[in-house]
Amino acid sequence: MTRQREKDKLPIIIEAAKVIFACYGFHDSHIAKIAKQAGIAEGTIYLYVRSKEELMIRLFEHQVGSFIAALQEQLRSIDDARAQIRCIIQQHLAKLEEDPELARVFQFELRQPNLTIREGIAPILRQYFQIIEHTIRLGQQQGHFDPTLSAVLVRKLIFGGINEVATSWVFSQKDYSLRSQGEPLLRMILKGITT
Amino acid sequence: MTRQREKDKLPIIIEAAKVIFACYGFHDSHIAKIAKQAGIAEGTIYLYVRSKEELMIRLFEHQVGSFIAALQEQLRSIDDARAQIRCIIQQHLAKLEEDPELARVFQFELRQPNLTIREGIAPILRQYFQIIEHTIRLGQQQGHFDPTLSAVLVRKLIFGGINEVATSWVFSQKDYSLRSQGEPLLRMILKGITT
Amino acid sequence: MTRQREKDKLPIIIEAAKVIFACYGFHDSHIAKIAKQAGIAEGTIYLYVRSKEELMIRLFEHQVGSFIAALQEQLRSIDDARAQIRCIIQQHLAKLEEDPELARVFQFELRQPNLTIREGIAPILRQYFQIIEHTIRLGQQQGHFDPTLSAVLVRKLIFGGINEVATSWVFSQKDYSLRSQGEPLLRMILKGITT
Amino acid sequence: MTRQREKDKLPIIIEAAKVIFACYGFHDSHIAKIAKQAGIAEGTIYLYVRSKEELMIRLFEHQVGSFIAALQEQLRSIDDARAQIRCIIQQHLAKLEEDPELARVFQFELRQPNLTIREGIAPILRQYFQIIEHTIRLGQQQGHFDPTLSAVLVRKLIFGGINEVATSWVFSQKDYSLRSQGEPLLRMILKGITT
DNA sequence: CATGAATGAGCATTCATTCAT
DNA sequence: GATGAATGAATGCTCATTCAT
Repeated sequence: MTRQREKDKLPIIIEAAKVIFACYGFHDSHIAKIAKQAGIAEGTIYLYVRSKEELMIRLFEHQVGSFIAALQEQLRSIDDARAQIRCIIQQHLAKLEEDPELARVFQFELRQPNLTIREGIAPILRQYFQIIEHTIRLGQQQGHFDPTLSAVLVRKLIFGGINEVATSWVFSQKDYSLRSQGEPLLRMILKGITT
Repeated sequence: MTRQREKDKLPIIIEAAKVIFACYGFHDSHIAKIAKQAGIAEGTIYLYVRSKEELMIRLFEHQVGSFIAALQEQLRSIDDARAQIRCIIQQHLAKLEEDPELARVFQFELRQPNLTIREGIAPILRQYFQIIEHTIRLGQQQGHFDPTLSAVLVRKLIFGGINEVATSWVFSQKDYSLRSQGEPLLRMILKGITT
Repeated sequence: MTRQREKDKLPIIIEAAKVIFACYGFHDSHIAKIAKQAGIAEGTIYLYVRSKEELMIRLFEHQVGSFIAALQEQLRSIDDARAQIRCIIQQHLAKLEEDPELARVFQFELRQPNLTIREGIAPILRQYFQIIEHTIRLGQQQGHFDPTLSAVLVRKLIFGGINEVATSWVFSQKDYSLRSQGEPLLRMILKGITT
Repeated sequence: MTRQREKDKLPIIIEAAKVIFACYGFHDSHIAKIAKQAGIAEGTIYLYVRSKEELMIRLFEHQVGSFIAALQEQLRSIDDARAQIRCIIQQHLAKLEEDPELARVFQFELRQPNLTIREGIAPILRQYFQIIEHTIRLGQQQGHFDPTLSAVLVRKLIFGGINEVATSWVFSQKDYSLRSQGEPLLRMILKGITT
């Protein structure tokens, strides 16, 4: 019984939550279903998480957190801001296409009326936004992007565009590649913000 | 308590639903609250609407429907597709800024996990999408927009961009004008899709 | 506008109630359905009847009342108590077979847990019971029936028997004649109570 | 408030349901009342039973089921069909007199307009009917009962008679013994069906 | 007399969370 | 730590009845 074992059910729970949230949405995802999916008792979930809301937040933290870490790792080896933008769009779409359940949860619950969830998710999302905005400012410094543009607004266009493309795909028959939308999307955006 | 005989309380109910949905989100908007807001009895709502879900759908139909009608009217007098895009973005943002409660509902519930609502809303949204796509194709015919671009993808960028800008504003302190974001957003988009 | 017209919707209402009660049972027979069946407004029913319960009672009074009146008329011309018993059983079964909707209501609601209905129905039923018991006592005086038998108990056997036969028929496919059960039933009963 | 861990509260729930159903009838027996009577929470009932209807059916199964089992045990040691009929009538009346609450429920709900309940109860009732009919056919084989009589019809007379006697008692002041009605009832019936 | 829109108390059922084991 | 039976507050919807017209 190593100490690490104590907490090793959390990933299982989060994974189960992802599957169930993706399938039913937050409100129709009952703790009983998630517990069953995880192969554990309902009460056990509450040893790792304070509430259903926190479970959703933890899921975001876990998934988006690791995505951001990997993304930053990749961006570090890219100098050109234009290439960085390409990387961001590609990785974002690839991640969702790879994990359609995550995609469903992300597109469904990104804009939660539920304040607790919204506020729990916000910091993670903000982190991602800052990465994008940072890249944009870098591009402006490099002289690639129009320096008069607001980095925040550009980020909104980029994130909004990716998001809409992803949402359409999630609700579609998925008979086309999500990734393949990245390049034409990128072209429009780059052209739109180039000096 | 006063028994009114107006015979059409639907607009009152929809207006009340908008206020309550905006404030609490769909799931925490109880029929009792909506009825109270409308100044009528709970049962009365069910004389006009089959269910809470239908109420949400009716709200969309009503609000987005009239927006679309007015928008189409305006577009008819505009020849240049670029000016049409400007009009769409401006009207969209203006509408939401004018009616912040509608804005909240729209940004909250646009992507519903609830299948009934999602499917009820879909046709109205699709109508709006087609207007945008139609304008894009017009611009391509007019030689203003890159004819190799997919009109659907361009629409996703435009709608996604508007949407993200609006969402940020809804969740913000609203200490800035939403409308004012239209012009710089438009500039990027037009530049991005120009031949 | 003759004075009699004032009350002429009651039979229509009662007839409609019979149809609906037969189809759905008392609790699932909504006033709205009955009103629709009667071709009148819901509120109109309350001009003739104080409550849904009273409607049920009125239905019993009306139907069983006229049945009893006709029965008594016939019994008056029959001297032999055995023939009277035959007449009662035959008429009872014939009435239900003639009017299957009445049969359903009668067999469903005869034993109501609802106190108001039960007490409203009781006097009518008691009247019928007394006719049967009177016939039995007559038969005992005529020397046909065992004088040591309790007339009340014999009535219970007769009414219970008829009732069970009728109930089975109501719940069956009705691919056999209810009336035809009268004669063999009668034979058993008469044999059972003969001196 | 005390959290019990008996793991099988079904008998407690059924017993409580019997009391409440007897007192108020099915429709006016609210789950809250039954839960209170059982000393448990409302939700707990639904851990054992799917719906209020099922609760009624389970009550029948439980009570009539055990009655039938005991009855069959007794009948096995009786050879003469006439004595078997006596046994059936006596046991039936004794059971209801012993447990007046069961008697009320039985007499109230035996003929349910509610289809779900009616169909749920039917198989159990049918089982009882077959026992009676089987005894009648035995008596016909033994030469005691008129072989030209339909066993089904005889059963209807017997069950109908018992039922009416029981119903009267249930609705009466109960100032007389129900059991005591068995012997005179039996005498009439036996006489009525004897060869 | 007739109407039918409006009322609002009423209720079965659900489900996140707890806690004795 | 793990369990899952028990809890009970919470809520959408129904429908008998009323009453302004």
